[in-house]
Formats: sequence, structure tokens, C-alpha cells
Amino acid sequence: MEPTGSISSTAKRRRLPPDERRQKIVNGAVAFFAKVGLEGKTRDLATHLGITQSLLFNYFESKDALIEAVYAQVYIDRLSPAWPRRLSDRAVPLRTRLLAFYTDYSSLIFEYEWMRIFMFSGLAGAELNRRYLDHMHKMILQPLLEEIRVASAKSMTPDMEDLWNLHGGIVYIGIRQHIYRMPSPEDPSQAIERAVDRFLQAFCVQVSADMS
Amino acid sequence: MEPTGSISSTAKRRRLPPDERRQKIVNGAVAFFAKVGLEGKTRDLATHLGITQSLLFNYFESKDALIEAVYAQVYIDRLSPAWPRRLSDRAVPLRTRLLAFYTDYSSLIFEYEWMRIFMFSGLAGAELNRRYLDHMHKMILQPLLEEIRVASAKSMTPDMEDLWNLHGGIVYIGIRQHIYRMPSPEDPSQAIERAVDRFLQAFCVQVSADMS
DNA sequence: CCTTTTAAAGATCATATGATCAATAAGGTT
DNA sequence: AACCTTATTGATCATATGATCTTTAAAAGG
Repeated sequence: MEPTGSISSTAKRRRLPPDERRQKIVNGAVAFFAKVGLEGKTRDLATHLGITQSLLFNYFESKDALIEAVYAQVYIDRLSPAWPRRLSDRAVPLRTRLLAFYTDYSSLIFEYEWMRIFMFSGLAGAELNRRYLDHMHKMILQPLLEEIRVASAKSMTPDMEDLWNLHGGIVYIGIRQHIYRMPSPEDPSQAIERAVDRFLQAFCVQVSADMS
Repeated sequence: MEPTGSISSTAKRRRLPPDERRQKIVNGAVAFFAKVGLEGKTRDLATHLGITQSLLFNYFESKDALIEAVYAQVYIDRLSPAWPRRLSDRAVPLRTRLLAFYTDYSSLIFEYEWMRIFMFSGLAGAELNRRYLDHMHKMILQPLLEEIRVASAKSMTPDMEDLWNLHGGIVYIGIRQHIYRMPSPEDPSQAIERAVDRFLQAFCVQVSADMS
């Protein structure tokens, strides 16, 4: 009988530089936990990685420490620090800024690993999750609200709930795709564009909805 | 030392009719799994219920069977069979129908237990989840799309992605509240009303946005 | 009050799981 | 080729966990 945590017999033992091995483990853990959830078992992860279970604990103090590394890996660079400034650049038409942001942002978040790890960590009440959403609120949506108000030409002016509605409607595309695994558009850019235009139409004089 | 799965010493042993006990277990399991996730441990659940862990298996074949009962309990009556007909009742103004639906629907789904169990089961790939969303698509959004197209007075006509965007933007209120635990409006009806009005404004001659 | 039924508890099993540590061998250095 | 360092393995531990089974006692019937 094979002992617990041993490697599949045929595979040769490969020695890697610690940094490289650590990175391989984190990347594998991201994929693995995204698929099965944060309660995924270390032995299954090790099998996926083609290493022994005990090796994981050579690189991480505990499973929790590994999950923290997964969080760090996945949350990193997910919100570019350049956006608050770019969103407030009034030299560029508001519609262009909004579309640029959501085109860029959706390409970052409509991704299997991110969507699912974000949801798993949200359900688990992870601190990083709250900080991320807080950052989204203060650094993205708040400036955006101000910009739309300034550009607002109609009597009606948007509030923060309206902005969360715009945001949520767009994010929900990714939720349908990666959480619920529903059929969804391969290219979401058109849906995003239409959502943004409907939003602007409600508060601003429409810049240019279509060319037809 | 207390044996595994025994009850807290002070509590008297209470005998209940099987149906009643079973219902108490299911209700407790809904609350428990909503809070900690479907990987919650049977012993913790039993403690919450004030019963022994072994008693759970007197009423359910296995933990999976219990979770199926939780699904059934939570998914039941979540989509009223009357809505497809009501949404197509052209004697009522479209805006009124839409608002009635989302007011009613949001009061059903903006609920801690539902939101979280739905998300947990979605991440787990539960069959019931897919069937629910399929039903939402075919029985609610499809008729709705037809109604809006009929009422559409502008050149632009909505597609299914637009409707999912409306839907997602509204559902996202509940996600913010119960999954991410963010501050959110105690009464979402105003946000819903504004989202619906923005949507109709884009495709139909606006019926009545505000009275001011 | 005694008997009977069976809901519920208590004890226990087999396996799973995170974690530890000594033994091994891959790969670089001399 | 011999040697050394240390990445990786294999064995193992302590506890957790789903599940089973025997024992106990609450409540209904007479």
C-alpha cells in the first residue's frame, strides 16, 4: 500500500530552486482552490502539483498561510493605481473614460481564478475582500460619481447606489460566467458599452450612442 | 472527558414528534450552512441545534442528504409560478409590472440564508442552481424581453444581455449585503425603481419617472 | 403505576486531514 | 568521481469527521 502523501510512482524526483518551487505551488494552489474552494484538501493539491503533501509544509507554515499567499497572488495588481487619476481626466470625454475603465477592468476580473477566489474569500469574510471593495468604493466609484455629476446635464443626478448598480450589472456578467457557469457572451464589451450608455443617457446628454 | 457528539450537560432530553424534529434540523441546517458554508461540520450543527451529532443521522441518511434537504427548503417557492403570466399582462403598464416583479422578487432573495446558500451551491456546481437560473431565463427574462420589445418606442431594442444586466444590477444589491457584508440601503426599493426607470428610459417612452 | 414504544444520547469505528520529522537523493562544487 | 548541501520524499502523529450501533429514558396507552 502506498503511504499517505507519497508521489505517483513513475514520476522522477525533481529538484527546483526554492523560489521557483514556491511560485509553482502558489500558482497551482490558485487554480486548485478556485476550482474546489478553500476547503480543498492539501493532499489533492499536492497530487495536482505532482509533489508530496509534506512538501507544501516545507514552503508554508500552515494551510492558512498558503491560502494567504493565494489571496496575495490573486488580489495583486487587480486595481491599477492609475485609474483614480485617469477617471478624473476631464480632457477625455466621460463616456470614453468610463468605457476604458470597464473594458480594462472586465478583462482583469472576468477570469475564472479571480472570480471564484474572490467569491470564496468573500463568503469566508476575508479581510482582504473588504479592503478591496472599500478601495473600489473610495478610489473608483466615488471619483466616478463626482465626474458624472459634473457632466450631468439633466435635472436628475446620480447617487452612489446608482453607481453600484452600474458596477454590479457589469460584474454580474463575470458571476454568471464563472460562478454559475451559465452560457455568456464570449466578448462582453458590447454588453458593457450598452450598459454604460444607458447609464449616461439617464444623467447626461448622450455623447454618442451609436453611428447608425 | 465528554464523549464526542454528546449534548451539553444541563439541557434536558426533549422528545419531539419526528416531523417536528426533522423540520427543526432542516431549519437549523439552513441557518448554519448559510453562515459557515456547506463544508460546515455536523458536530457544530448539532451543537447549534442543542442535539447530539448522531441524531442527525437518525433523520438523514448522510450529510449529503441533509444538504439536499437544505437546498429543497431554500429553493422552494422562490420563483412564484404566477409571475410569467403577470409579467405578460398588458392591461397593466409595463413599468408597473416590472416594479411589482422586482419589488416582490427582491423581498424574497435579499435574505441572508437564501443569498448565501444560493452562492455556496452555485460555487459547488449544484444541479438545482442551474435549473433555477434556467427557469429565471426562460420563464421570467424571456417573457420580459418580449414585453419590453413590444412596448419599445425607440429605434433601439433590448437583447437578452441587456436584461441580464438589469437583473444583475438589482441582484448585486443582495450580493453586496449578504455575501460581501458591505453597508447597503436598508430599503432597496428606491434603487430598484431607479434602475428600472433607467432601463425603460433607454428603450421605451418613459411612462412616469418622478412626480417632482 | 406499570408497560411499551421509540426518540435521543453515548460510545465507538474507519477514515480523512493538517502537520511533523527523519531518511533519501538530486544536482552543484571541487 | 567523491562530497556536500538541501529539496523532496516516506512514514507517522494527533485530531477531526462522517457514520454506525447499542443503550437510555421520555412520553403515550392501558
